[in-house]
Amino acid sequence: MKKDKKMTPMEWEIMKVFWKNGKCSVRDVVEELPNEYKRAYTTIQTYIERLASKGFLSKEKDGKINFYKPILQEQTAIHQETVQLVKRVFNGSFSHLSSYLVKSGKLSLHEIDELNRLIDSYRENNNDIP
Amino acid sequence: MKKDKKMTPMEWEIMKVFWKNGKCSVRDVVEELPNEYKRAYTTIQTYIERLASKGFLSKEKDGKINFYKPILQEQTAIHQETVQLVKRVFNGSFSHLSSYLVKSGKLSLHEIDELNRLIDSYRENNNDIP
DNA sequence: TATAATCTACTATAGATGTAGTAATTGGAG
DNA sequence: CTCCAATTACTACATCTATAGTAGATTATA
Repeated sequence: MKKDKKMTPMEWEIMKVFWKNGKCSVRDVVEELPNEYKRAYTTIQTYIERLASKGFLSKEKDGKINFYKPILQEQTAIHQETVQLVKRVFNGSFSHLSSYLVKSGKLSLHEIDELNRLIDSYRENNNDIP
Repeated sequence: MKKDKKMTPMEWEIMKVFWKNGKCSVRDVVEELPNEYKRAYTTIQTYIERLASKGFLSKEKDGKINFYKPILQEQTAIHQETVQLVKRVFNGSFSHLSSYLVKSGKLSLHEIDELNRLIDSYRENNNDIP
């Protein structure tokens, strides 16, 4: 139904502010953005307007000020991005991605332990998955 | 040093042909592309030229025909894409991504088992990772 | 050798993205 | 009520992306 428009890194950064803080004005976002993403006020305004017209943010006026709220959920966005990566890069296979991760040397022993524990508890509670 | 230019989904699809087949002409690529990615001959030509000018492909003429070869390695590309996703979406943490994967319900029990085995063998051979 | 098919080089154009300036408006300070 | 600082709405523009057409060169063929 809805075509799933892509977000650029800058748009992601802006959405993160909304996911963290909920309803925000342009000014709020300008102030919350980390240093690498500082831009002119009107630049941020443009990004936010575009996000709103993509349907990712809602817009409502309170006095003279526009406030925006996230419509797109963080979890949904994360999921979509991951699915896209997996499709594009790992031939649609999530398990390719996971084994890549393990082999990549990007996880510490500690993290691998955690992953193991996670897998175990996941298996215990979900003997019904595919 | 080199700025790491992003590839679009279509560009990925074309690079895949090169990674699979090595040296190819435009015609070769046109014929190898899966159905969802069929485009006009000259469209593919344009994409390939762009990939070459981004430095991802090399170009050499053989008779009247241009042949291109992959310069960018598949493993490098996969790695870069994954790193970018992790940065953007998982706050730079690979272990966030892995636990997301396990929790996402996208892996079958069988795949989880495989992952577990992978982790085990990985741990045995690498008691020296961070 | 004239012709058809193929290929390259070049051009085109609409839409998205990155970035920001300017003009107009308005709520709040005095 | 007037003026200002902040804010919005609108405009701008260069670059990148998606897509493809056309003109001219070249090769194979009849």
